[in-house]
Amino acid sequence: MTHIRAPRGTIDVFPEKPGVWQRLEETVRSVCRNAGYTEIRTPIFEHTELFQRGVGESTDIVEKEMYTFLDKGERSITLRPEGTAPVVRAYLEHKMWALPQPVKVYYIGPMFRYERPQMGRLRQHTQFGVEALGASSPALDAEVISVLISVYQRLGLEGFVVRLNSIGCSKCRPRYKESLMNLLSKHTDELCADCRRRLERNPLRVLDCKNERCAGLAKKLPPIFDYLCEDCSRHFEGVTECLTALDLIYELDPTIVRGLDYYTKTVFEVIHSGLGAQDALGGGGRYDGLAEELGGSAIPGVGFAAGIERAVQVLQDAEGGAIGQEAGRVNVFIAAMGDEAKLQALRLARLLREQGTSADIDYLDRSLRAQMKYADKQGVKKVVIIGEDELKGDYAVVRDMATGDQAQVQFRDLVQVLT
RNA sequence: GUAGAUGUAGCUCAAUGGUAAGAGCGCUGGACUGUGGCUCCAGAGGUUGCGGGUUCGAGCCCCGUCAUCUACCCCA
Repeated sequence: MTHIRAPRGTIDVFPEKPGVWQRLEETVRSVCRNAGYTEIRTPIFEHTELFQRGVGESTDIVEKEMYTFLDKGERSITLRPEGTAPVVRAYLEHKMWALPQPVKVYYIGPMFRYERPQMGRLRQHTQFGVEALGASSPALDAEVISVLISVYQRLGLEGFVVRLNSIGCSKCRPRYKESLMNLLSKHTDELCADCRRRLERNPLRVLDCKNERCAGLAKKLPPIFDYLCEDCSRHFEGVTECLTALDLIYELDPTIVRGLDYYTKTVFEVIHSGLGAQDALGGGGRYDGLAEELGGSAIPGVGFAAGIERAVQVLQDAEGGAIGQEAGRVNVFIAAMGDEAKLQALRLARLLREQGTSADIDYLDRSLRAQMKYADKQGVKKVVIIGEDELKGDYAVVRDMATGDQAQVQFRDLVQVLT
């Protein structure tokens, strides 16, 4: 019999790590709550069509990375590869336009993409994100960015960089694309094979190609700022104005274009050099056309998604893994010798737990010495010792593990002394 | 989908094609009959990822496969 292992590209998060995960999740919840975002939980699977229409038929995600299957009712179902389309679907489905606008929500949960695993890339990974729907103010774009930054700042994370760009809207982007195509088609022989393909489908992607010659060529291309329409241009200025007012530092980066079709106007990424080739901690932008694409009316929206595993990695690297330990699993260990004393220990443990003190006992019939050793390794603060003498005298010995001080305590006073 | 590297004990790693695959850490027990940390001793723990092949003989060489890591691609 061969062992069953976790599927490729998945991980177990166990003993050392949950502490970091919990801290991260609590920070996300707290920061979001303070900014007026409430939690939304959407299904982990959706109709495949949601992502085909929302994320875009020609994107890599939809084209080759989705976990799609037919359920027993012959419906095409897909494990969600991202969080924005489901949230917009929920907004439309529950007619949240009838609520006071904007509707601001956050989520934390697993996403699935069938990719080759590598550093910072899994087939199941966890994202936290926010979506703010129903307002097109540039101040909201800035708020979303500031929420993401606040999460990292509250965690004490350093060394991340915010990159910002605008990719225009359905009015002005086509003009830019067209001129890129015109300019680049004169140099097709200098482009890499991938970019030659991109030229037809989405010339914007040539801008963020890592190939040296392509990148060199991309530098000579006019920035999109020259092509933005009046509306997009003003919006972008508004965003930068707000970010400056918030004292947030960012870099303008015309090469960030994002790989999902729904983005309009503002796009941004937060990157960190400690992550390897997949250097984005998180990213997002505005998606004013998405609701319409999903059959709703024109509802503007802006949001981000960020990777929990990547943040955990950076945090652990920075803090040497020390934060991983959940300090002292329990406060009190009850060491007992003899059957009668073990029953007493069992009762006492339950009593302490009910009073809010964590407590544990031995389940391996170990010697007192071994029980002490175990208690020490668990990092408990106090050990209660119960043996025949104690039972006779109706007391227990309480030992302080840090100082080594011991005292006899009457059974009826035990709970009070230990809580 | 492509490329390179790597798979030996729970972990980190040894072992020229040649005996019965070892060490450190960790785990369990003992020295210390009812008291942790230090020290010493002992024990448990392996289908050398899996399947073929070459060879008198394979952990080591060859082929395949699976997995991990890294990179391309793309993204969180």
